[in-house]
Amino acid sequence: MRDTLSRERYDQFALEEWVKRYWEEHSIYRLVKEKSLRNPRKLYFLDGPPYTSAPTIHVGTAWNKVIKDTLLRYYRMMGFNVWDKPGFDTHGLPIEVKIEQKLGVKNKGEIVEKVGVARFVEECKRFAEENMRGQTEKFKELGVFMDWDNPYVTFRDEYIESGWWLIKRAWERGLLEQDVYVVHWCPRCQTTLADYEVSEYRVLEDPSIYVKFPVKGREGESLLIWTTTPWTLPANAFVMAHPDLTYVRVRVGGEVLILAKARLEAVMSEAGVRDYEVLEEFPGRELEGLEYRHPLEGLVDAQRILAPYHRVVMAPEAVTPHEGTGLVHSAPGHGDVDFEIGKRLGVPIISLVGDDGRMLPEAGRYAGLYFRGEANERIIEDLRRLGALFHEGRVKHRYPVCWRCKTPLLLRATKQWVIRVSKLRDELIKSAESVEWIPLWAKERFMHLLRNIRDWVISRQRFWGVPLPIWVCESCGYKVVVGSVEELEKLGGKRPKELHRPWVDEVTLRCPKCGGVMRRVPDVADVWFDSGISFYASLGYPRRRDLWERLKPVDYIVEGHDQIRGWFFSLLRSGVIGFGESPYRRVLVHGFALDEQGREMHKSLGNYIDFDELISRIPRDVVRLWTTSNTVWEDLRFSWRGMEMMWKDFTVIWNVFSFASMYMGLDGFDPKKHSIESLRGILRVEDRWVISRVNSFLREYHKAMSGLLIHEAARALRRFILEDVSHWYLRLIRRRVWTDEETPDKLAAYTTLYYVLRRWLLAAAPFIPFFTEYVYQKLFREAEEGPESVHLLDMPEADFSLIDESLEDEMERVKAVVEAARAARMKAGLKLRRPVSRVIVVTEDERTRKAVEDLSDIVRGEANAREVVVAGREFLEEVRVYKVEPNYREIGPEYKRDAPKVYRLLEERSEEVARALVSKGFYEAEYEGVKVRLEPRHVRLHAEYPEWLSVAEGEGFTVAVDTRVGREELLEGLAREVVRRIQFMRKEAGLDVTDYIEAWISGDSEILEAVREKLDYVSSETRASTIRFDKPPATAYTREWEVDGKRVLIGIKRVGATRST
RNA sequence: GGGCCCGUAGCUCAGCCCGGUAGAGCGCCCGGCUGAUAACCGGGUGGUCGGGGGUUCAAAUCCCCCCGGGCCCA
Repeated sequence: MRDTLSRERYDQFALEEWVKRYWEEHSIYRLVKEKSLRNPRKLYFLDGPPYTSAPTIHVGTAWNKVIKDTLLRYYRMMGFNVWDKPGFDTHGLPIEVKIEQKLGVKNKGEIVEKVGVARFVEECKRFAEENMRGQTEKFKELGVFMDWDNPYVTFRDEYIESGWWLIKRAWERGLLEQDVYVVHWCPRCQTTLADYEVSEYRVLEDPSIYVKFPVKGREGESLLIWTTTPWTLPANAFVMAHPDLTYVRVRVGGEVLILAKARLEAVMSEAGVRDYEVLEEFPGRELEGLEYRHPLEGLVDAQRILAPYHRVVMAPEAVTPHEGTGLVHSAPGHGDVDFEIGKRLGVPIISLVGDDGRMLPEAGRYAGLYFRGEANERIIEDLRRLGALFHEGRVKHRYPVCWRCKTPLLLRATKQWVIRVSKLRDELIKSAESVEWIPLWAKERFMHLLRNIRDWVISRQRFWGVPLPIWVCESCGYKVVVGSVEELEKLGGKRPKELHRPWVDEVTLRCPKCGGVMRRVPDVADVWFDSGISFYASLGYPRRRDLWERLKPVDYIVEGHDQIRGWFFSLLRSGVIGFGESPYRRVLVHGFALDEQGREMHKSLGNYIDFDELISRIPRDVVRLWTTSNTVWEDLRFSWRGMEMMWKDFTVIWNVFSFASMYMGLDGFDPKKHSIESLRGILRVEDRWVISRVNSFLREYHKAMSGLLIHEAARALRRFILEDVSHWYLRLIRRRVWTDEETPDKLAAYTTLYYVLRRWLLAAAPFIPFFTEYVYQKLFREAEEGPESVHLLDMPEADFSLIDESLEDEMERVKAVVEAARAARMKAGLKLRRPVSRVIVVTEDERTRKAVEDLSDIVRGEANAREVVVAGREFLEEVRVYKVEPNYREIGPEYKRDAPKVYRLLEERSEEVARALVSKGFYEAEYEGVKVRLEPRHVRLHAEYPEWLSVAEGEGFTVAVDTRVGREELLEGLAREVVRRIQFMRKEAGLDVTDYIEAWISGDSEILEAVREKLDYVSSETRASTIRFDKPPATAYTREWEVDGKRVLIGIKRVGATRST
């Protein structure tokens, strides 16, 4: 091997640029893809398509794709034929709105009249396409290896056609119907809004009125209802009550009111009524069926139809004891719960508000009035006049407004196309049961949604979406749902320029029933429809069936927890409608990317992290490893500092490879000639240990990855390379690789290191593809004549036969012992450079004893001790001395003026007292005429060790360091001091590690003696071919030093290198 | 208003499922090392485990309520 890394200044940014260019120039993605295609085992991954409303991506989207990419890379290296087609979600109202803004139009009418639908749709498409390109660039920046040349795009004709197929399936299964539905409506934009679009609320002031509905057949008795939407009163059909709440009949003045007991006090106080009398308490269920008369009956035409339904019904889901009167006025045409219940009861669903927010003619006296304001005022006025108003107030509350024009919305019954998924409830639940969720709680959340599933309103009165393939006969009303373009042509339609509006609207069919003209309904599909069909539509099904048949089901999907209600749900819904089963097998749910304060990241909040800024400040691999280290299902708190710290880790990881590069390069190590098998006999214990560790690391890594727990794998990667390799193994082998000779021992270290680093590098490749590629190219590829990219290699499996659990356990124990030994040295002020004669490990634990004995070389080396011995507890008992200190709070009050004598006693007989307290539990004596009896409470007892012993505690053991310095230790220490200084000078003089030197040394005699005595050691450490005990010549690089107060003059001079480079 | 998730050292988080002396990394302070050195090693500092109640011999961990943040719904 050649040293390709150690002379290079590590620059992760430059490295990534280099790799990016390398990938492009050598078409690495294509090679990776081709290799994957040859693999026998399929893996169908389905990309959740990001919405193309912007040309850049959110940090959360970046995290999402990094998780996906990491898993895809892993599975490719594991030998799967991986399906990695990315997708883009391109239809829908958010894009329409952007285009409206761009074109300066305000509503649907203007789109049709001023712009024209054709141009509008073209603009939407161009916009989506541009954003798609922009987002693709960002994903590529992150190193995401997906099939970017062949994404699936929801606006393409083939995709739309696949969508038609499902709508036809729903029709064939009797699930697709047109029905009256209550939807959110913007009266200014004159369109329905999807549930997910109802996201903006304003605090608005509204009337808060209490209205009396007279009970039929009970003179002077009324139900008391409360509402903040008087405009819905003309459409009132019934009143809802809670069967388990307690209600009361109350006398107020000359009349009787019925309301919930829990609300009585609040309502009366709001109305300013002090005198009232509770006549009776009874459960709400007794109200069931009670009929009433609507106060506006005579004024509203529609009430003629509704009057027969005026009675109290039980609706626990709609009634709360925290608000109102416990009796809720219900207008099924203007409320969703009202609607559901109304339908159940067979009540006609009547909405009295038109597209423009004005009351319809059927609202009689109120016809033409705007629902909020005008209508409200007139209705309140009439109620007051009719004596039906119990109290009138105002209320400020959150009210939904249109997210585009901020106009208050209303709920309104309209005719919509729905898919009756509620009929599929049991089938959905059953299909979802078999899906594996990570984490598990997401499944519970999902099942909860399924149990409460409601029908799906798919129609939208918009332009940019999948047109509903429903044609209706103008003459006889016969309906045809078209499943494909081919079918369209068979029915006499002409293939339109494209399947979007307005072109598809021009296609007319001949009615097979009456021969009349059939026209398409003008609606498009809810945008959730699009992504929900991606599992088969992205494969071209049903025009081509083989792909889906071969790949199904989707092996796993990965999205944020907002998609539990979103994409995960819409996929399942489409899967069950179309195929009767869940389209996916496993779901990995990740968290949300939040800002540094844990708040949502939003442009409007000013805490939005721009993707380009992120990538320019933090290298991609760092972003990747940092994000993937976050517990995947938990929210990710963005942190510049966190990433900078992760970045520092990269420096250390680089240093590890740089270290390997330097020494293996120096010695021209050839990994092809050696293997850990061939060197089995000469591996040292630390080699066997790190080989075991890399394999147990891999076992952990694979377990995590196969369970999609990528954060566990990411953390294990970091821990292993930093803690086991960098902090420990490299320390242990340093001396072994410094030597010049081609020793088998050095070879064993290189072979081991190569084996370990290579395994780690491959495991890290899915996470940090740039770094690993670079290191592979520079350090590994040539040496092992490997393929064009690290990403073309196979992922190593854990080799269980090389895992030695007990050795790993012993090493852990030894690490702790070494740590304690160092702490003990520190306490004694002993530099690590100074050798000590003896380290005594005191333990009763058999495994610790065995560990220290088995690995005594390591303990000796790391603690810098000439000898390491294990001893039992008795060792400490022998040398330990107990001392006591007076506890003044106890002795003072007890002995009062004699107390000072006791203190003196304790000082003089400290050990004697301590021994007595330890053995007998008390001490008795007469001292200076005072009878003293001491118990443990009187003193603080502590152990002391002789000065020559420094002690530190570990878990289950104690380490004692013999700090007495003998002649041998002294000389060795001095020799080391000299070595250190010569090394320092070598560096100052700019010498290469391989250079040999001549050295001169003169000065203090003790130092000279030490060097003389340890001549071999000093000369080999410093690569000095000769050492002269003389003043250095003028040509030498010379410096004067002080070592422990002794002066020496050292000179060095380069004589040449021998080790190959 | 409902469902689910999160709240542990100055920071980022592990530990919680399955109760038994509160942990890691980073930071900060002190010391060491100097042939990976924009590294490395040792010591120290630092916690009402969001708050309150309950179960238990024992609660960060199990149960209930509340507070703060997040997602989804109403």
